[in-house]
Amino acid sequence: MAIKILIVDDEPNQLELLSFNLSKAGYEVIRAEDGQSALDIIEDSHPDLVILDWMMPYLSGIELCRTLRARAETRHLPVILLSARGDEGDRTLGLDIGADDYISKPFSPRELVSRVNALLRRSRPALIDDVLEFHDLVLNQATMQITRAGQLVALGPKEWRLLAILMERPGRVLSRAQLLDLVWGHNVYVEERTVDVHMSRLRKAINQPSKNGAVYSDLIRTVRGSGYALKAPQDSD
Amino acid sequence: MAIKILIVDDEPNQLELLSFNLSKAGYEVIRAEDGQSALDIIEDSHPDLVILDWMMPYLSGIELCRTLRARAETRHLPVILLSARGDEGDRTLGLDIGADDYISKPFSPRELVSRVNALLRRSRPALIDDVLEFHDLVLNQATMQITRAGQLVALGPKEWRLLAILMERPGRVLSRAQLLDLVWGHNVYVEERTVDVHMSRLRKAINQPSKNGAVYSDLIRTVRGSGYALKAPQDSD
DNA sequence: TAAAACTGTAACAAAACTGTGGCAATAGCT
DNA sequence: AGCTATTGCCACAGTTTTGTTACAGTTTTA
Repeated sequence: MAIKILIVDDEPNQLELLSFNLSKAGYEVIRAEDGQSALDIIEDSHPDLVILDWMMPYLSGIELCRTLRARAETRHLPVILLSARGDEGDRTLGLDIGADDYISKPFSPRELVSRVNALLRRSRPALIDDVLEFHDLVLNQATMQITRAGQLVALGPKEWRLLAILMERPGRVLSRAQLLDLVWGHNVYVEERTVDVHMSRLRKAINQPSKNGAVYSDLIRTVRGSGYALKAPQDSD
Repeated sequence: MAIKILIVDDEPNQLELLSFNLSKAGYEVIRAEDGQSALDIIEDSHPDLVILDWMMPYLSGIELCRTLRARAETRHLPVILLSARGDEGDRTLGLDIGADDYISKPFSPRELVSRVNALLRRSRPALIDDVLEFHDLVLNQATMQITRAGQLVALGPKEWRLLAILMERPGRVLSRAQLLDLVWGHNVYVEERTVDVHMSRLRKAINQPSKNGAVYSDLIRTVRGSGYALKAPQDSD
């Protein structure tokens, strides 16, 4: 699945320029010409990153950014602000408002792509990196293999995704509803309890990788009343 | 616990300037004058973020950055590169190598601090976002964990919400009716006295976090005839 | 000073929540 | 088609959490 980037800019030329460069870098580009339609698009297309022009009619980049940060579902959506001037006041304002990065026009295509890559690597490592690591767990997306302490672990597709999603956000608690959304997809109806069942299967799989009698600690934390998470390093049992 | 930032620069003036500004912004600053000692320091001080000068004798910023990225323990350590020139080639090279951000000299103190904040926000959301603090209590909404003086505290869902709501309004007195509304929801009927019981459970949980025999002071204030609040900092018992 | 009003908390039963074996339906592969 | 792995759901058991009540200790009021 290609990485989706939403570009929001009211100026067609600019939109075209950005779009061209990002497509060339292998990203799937979605466009919006104003803040309001950007919100709609975000809601149903779930882009992985948003590039926002600072100045826009109706809903400015800043306001849109604020709006995104205020909503729980988009609070962690990576945002890059674009500005005409390299004005330093603007820049710090943008970052302080919650944008993750800031690029001033004119920008070089290479810088654009580099910044997008850097931001994605940090916020959604699974999208850029081939391997995710957590404790002695290594998930390799290129070879689709998972090892625990070097031992290969076999997982079904759903458990794989479940684990990948948890490893992308180590320690963060995800509700059953969020997991359903992330693992199963937005418009699929399955019981929330089904998440429990898969979590149980996942646990069984990664906690006794086989062969040597070694027993592994449970890396998954159940948060009663809320959901599941990976155990943060300092967690005991 | 303060956020630790390691600054690596071979030029004393520069080091001083950075150090001054970051300290003023409330960060704990550690310094290193060359790449090699930076590695040692990282190993035993575990800084939360590193600011690297591009040009340095022995082990350059780039090489150090590469080294950090190659090691599993430091792979995700946030790194900001500092460069004398605003050369765009440098910039993209830096980002592609795995630095998370790039600042060119001369920089303004505000920009420096904004970028540090932004990077911390996106790399360790727990440190900036989603965290409520009060005295030595830290409530992390992302991982749903609470610590008192660093010790993990276990709470049931109701106690969790109760504490979160109090911590959102430190010192403010909330009536039982208000608490019922905020914690239980608008149209639920439970006895007001039930709040007392949960408050008692909450107190028990956070006032003796266990393990070491340390006894903690009661952070909750009962306001006779009115309700409950967190103790304002200067409150005695 | 006694009565009334409040609050703290142990105890307990009910309710809510989670873990998991088992099963039938599906999907995937040969 | 035949066979196996995966999936989703249910049901039951084991835990944890929750809401009340009762009673004891304090503070305020009359």
